Amino acid sequence: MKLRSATLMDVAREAGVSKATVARVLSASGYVGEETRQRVEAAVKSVGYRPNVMARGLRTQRSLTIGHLLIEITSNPFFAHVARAVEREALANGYKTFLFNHNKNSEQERFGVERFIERQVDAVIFTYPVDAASIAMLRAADMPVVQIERQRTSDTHAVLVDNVAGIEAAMAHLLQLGHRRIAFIGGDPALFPHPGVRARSLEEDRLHTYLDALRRAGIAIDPDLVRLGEYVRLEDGSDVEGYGHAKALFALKDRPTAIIAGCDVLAGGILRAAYEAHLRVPDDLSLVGFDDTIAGQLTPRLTSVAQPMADLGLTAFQLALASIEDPDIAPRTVTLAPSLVIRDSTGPVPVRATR
Amino acid sequence: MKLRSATLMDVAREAGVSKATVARVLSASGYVGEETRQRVEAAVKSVGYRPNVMARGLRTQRSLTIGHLLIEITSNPFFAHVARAVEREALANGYKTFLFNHNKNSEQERFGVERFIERQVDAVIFTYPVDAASIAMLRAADMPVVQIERQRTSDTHAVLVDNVAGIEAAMAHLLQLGHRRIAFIGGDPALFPHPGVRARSLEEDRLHTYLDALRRAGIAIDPDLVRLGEYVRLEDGSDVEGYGHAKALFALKDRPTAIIAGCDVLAGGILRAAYEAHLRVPDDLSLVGFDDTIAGQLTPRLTSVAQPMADLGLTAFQLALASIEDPDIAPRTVTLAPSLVIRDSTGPVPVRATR
DNA sequence: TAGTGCTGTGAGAACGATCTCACATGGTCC
DNA sequence: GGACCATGTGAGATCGTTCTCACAGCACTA
Repeated sequence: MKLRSATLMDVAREAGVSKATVARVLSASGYVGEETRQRVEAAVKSVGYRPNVMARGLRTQRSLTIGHLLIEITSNPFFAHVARAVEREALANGYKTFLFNHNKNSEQERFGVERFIERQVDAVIFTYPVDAASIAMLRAADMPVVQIERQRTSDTHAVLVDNVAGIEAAMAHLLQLGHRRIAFIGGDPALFPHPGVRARSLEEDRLHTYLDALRRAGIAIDPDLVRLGEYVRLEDGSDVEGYGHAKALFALKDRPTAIIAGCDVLAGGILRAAYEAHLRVPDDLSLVGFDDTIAGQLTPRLTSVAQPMADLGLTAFQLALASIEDPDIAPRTVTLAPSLVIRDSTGPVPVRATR
Repeated sequence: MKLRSATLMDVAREAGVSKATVARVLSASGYVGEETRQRVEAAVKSVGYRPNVMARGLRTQRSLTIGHLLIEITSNPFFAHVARAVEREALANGYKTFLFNHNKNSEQERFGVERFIERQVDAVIFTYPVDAASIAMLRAADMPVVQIERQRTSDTHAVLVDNVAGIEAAMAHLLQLGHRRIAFIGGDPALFPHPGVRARSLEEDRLHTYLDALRRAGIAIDPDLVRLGEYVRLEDGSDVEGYGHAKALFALKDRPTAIIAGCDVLAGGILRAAYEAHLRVPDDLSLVGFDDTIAGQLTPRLTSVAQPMADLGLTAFQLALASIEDPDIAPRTVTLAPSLVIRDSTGPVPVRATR
């Protein structure tokens, strides 16, 4: 026997007016006499009225909820931070977010999209999408879609990070410290779906920026120093991938003096490999992370390319909201700048470095 | 001009039957002729019908949503894992979860509870509550409440972890390795609200188990080795707290040979302090973490008391569901067992150890 | 005086489901 | 042959909002 909480009708009865008048007071629209307004406001307080969002949603066709589909919130603090930023901005605008983890699996993604449609979310944010079909499905239901860190398709918004600038800053930092044997551990573009788009992916941006920087510095490219992988690992964690790649790098007869890692979690695995190989960081090896999530918690604290996670989430929600309010708005791409945070894991190239 | 997606009525028209018949087919209840059933099923497919959860919820007074109120999902992977476990079990039962972060702030908690009530969630799970008033508010609205890791009040469920067993296992492990100067860094019971309950808190359980173990081993208790703090730090991260406590411990003239840390993140800070103090782990210092979240990602990989995070979430949801289905069910307390995972951060007491 | 506009209010129709009731059939039992 | 039950279907109320429309009073204008 669930107690029914107070409804609009209860307020109306209490105040001796009609539902319509109460609605007008609550939405602050239309004409309401001053004395009536006060009576209604008193009644709202006295019966403890709280609007029923489901009923409102049924009528207005707005759930005041947005869906956020991401890879897996437990796999990398990056996702948790972005999700939190979206949520924060959503709350500030009267919205709630529904999270869904797709684990890079297109069936799970599809399943999530269906849950979102059922629950009539007003827009969907992806960090990141797997399959163009799920975006198409949402667009067919006329839902605004915002992609974080993925190039947009013709009718979705996108919030990007300037990965070129990020890697350039990292490379400039290392080159300036005298490093020439710089390894790059990143994501394999082939393993990352960029649904429905032929533009350069973030993985390609990062890789090419690394290669260009070497070229400009007159350093020959050594394919042994370029390691590409999954990098958002679900079964065993990205650190395992970093560990494996680092082991291989340290086994080279001319091992790198510096490494740029695709994310901080991955860098954590590199630190473990360095420890086991008795390489001191930064004395024997410099290490730059990416994301700036756990960089400050590792030992030594990591120099890392900081992603503007808070802005990423905020902007994504703002774009979603703009499209909710005006569905015909033109698709937009917003690019945000990363910044290099220098800590204790990078230092001058060791003098005794080979070559 | 938002496209209306197909409704029950559309299906009924398409199949040439009434809404009631379609409803019967979909809910598989009541009598429906075989031929009619097939016509309806075909119509459902052909119009692409998807039930509208808001409309259903309005009628049934069930939102098929539960609220999960936690401290802050970005502050410790523990929260993300528990939230994920709740979500997984919820999904398996046709539910979705709404997350809310209260940041240990009772106003924010209250705000979250109000959002939950507005959206008519069917139950609320706390990891952890701050204020007894918000629980009372939910109970007044007849919502089932489940508390994770907090003693239950008279009309809520609780899922606990046997912290006594956890600390006992850690202590037994260290004592067996020959350690006698064992420090304890944990949460200060005074800083942790256990709303409306006078029973021993998890912080007290851990502390007293540590003290008892020492006593039983005939080791005098040294207050210098007991450090209590906030331990879920929001501004600067729990690792900072671990770092500070560890610095102080290392400055003692008779420093500990082993430390038990209240959580893995905190242990990360201890590792940094050890590194700076040129103490090798585990050669000079043994370290045991708690939670087993990032333990495997740190260097060296941490011995840690693993919390059954998946079970915690699963059980919490099951209790919530039981109360949703039968509101008059008796409140239950379920206690789950932790387990000690031994890795590379614990070793024999150093022979040159003082005293 | 009739028309026009502003202010203030209420009746009642949506929104899309669920669910109670009523009402057909046709067969079985006494 | 009437009572009873199992089967199959539809009409329409209901959940708690929002929102359109109608209308009443009053002041002002032409």
